[in-house]
Amino acid sequence: MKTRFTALKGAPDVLPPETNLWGRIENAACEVFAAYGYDEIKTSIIEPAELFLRSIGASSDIVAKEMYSFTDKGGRSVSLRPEGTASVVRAYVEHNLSLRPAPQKFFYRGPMFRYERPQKGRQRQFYQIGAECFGTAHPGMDAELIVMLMAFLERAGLPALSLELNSIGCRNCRPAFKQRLREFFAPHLDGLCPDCQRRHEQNPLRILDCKVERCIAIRAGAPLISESLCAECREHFGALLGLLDAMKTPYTLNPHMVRGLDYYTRTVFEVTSGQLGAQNAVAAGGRYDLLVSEFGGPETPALGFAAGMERLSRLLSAAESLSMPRPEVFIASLGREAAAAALSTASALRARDKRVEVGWEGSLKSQLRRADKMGARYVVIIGEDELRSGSFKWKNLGTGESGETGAEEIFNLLS
RNA sequence: GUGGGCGUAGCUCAACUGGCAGAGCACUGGACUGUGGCUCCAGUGGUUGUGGGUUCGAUCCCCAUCGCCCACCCCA
Repeated sequence: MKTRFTALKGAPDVLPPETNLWGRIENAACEVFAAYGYDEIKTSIIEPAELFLRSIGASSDIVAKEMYSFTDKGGRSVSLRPEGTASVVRAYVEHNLSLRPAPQKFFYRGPMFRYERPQKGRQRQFYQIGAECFGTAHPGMDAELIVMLMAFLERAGLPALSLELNSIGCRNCRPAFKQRLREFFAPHLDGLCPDCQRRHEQNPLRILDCKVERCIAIRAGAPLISESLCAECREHFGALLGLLDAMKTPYTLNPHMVRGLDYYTRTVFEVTSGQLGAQNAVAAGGRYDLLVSEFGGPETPALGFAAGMERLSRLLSAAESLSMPRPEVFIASLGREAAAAALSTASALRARDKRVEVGWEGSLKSQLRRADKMGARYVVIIGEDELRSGSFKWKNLGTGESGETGAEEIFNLLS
């Protein structure tokens, strides 16, 4: 009995030509990141479950209900990574990278896993490309990271996305703000949605983020974090805004943005597009000054972001229609004798990075038809006549122009 | 996890009130012995997502299940 397998729910294959688009996006990222001094770090996609629990936060939705966790054969509780930052921080601490000159800057790319119900722009296995920077608390680094992100998006072909910013304070000022929020919402508890009633205890900041209408109405008069920041946080955020202004990087302040991961401090930001449906975030990140020490490293301020490959790809493929790369030359070979000549001719062209296809079988007509369907620029015909004379017939499929060429001069076609 | 929509050929979709599963595109070949596109012809392709039920008979009605899509939630 034949069994037909299909990919797991929420783990779709990515096929050409879309994979070529992904390659372009990644190349844009690598180029831009390199100019900013970021080098690639590759970490395992499987980690101790505890790592994510301690960084993202046990009460976060990601950890509470979306992790792919299991016990391995050694009895260890492990998880597929739901995001990239925790692993990079782990590696930074594990390899004592704080002993290298600061700042240390890394980027990463690869699959992440969250057990969610798939929808437009949201999969269970999804790919992120992200960057992390360790070792400076200066707002200049916040600005640099954001400017780098925008430069990457622009080089990838995605200008004009909107950038939203906020500061959510630090361990000095946030607890007091949380308390003020609790006090503000306490009299309105009954009016809040069930989720927000739960958030009121666990993380009242998230009420600010809620999209339920009556919660939005209730929070209208809620205290703003921007008015509760300590002097240091206020100064940090102000300096960042000044730098972005100086760079003419447009942004919108969003005092209600809080982010879903517990480890953020001070700066948080999000890049969104209106064309993505409900899942509109293209990239997001922020500062996490406490996480390195939380993981047993020295107190090390740090920050980073991650961008979603599927969402970037979706935006780009909406803007341009994708097509398969076209061969420059299609070599039609006729008969057994021609195969060797076809292969060596193709190899010579390929050695010069020309994309070449060999039509190994079928009538000349069917090979020409295939060449045409692939969009080949030239067809070169190698059959008995050509083998005898040592001169290959060629044809330009766009113009219809044709001629003959010796095997050695074939490169002249492609100038 | 919750709600709604949808599952028929590789793709887009037909099939009357329950009565022989079809078309276009794509693919392969031919018309045209070794010259593509256009045209014409032919061929390949299906356990109608799966399993049950009702019925003389189910793509159609019922139940279950799986999958996809969209939204909630959450987030990249």
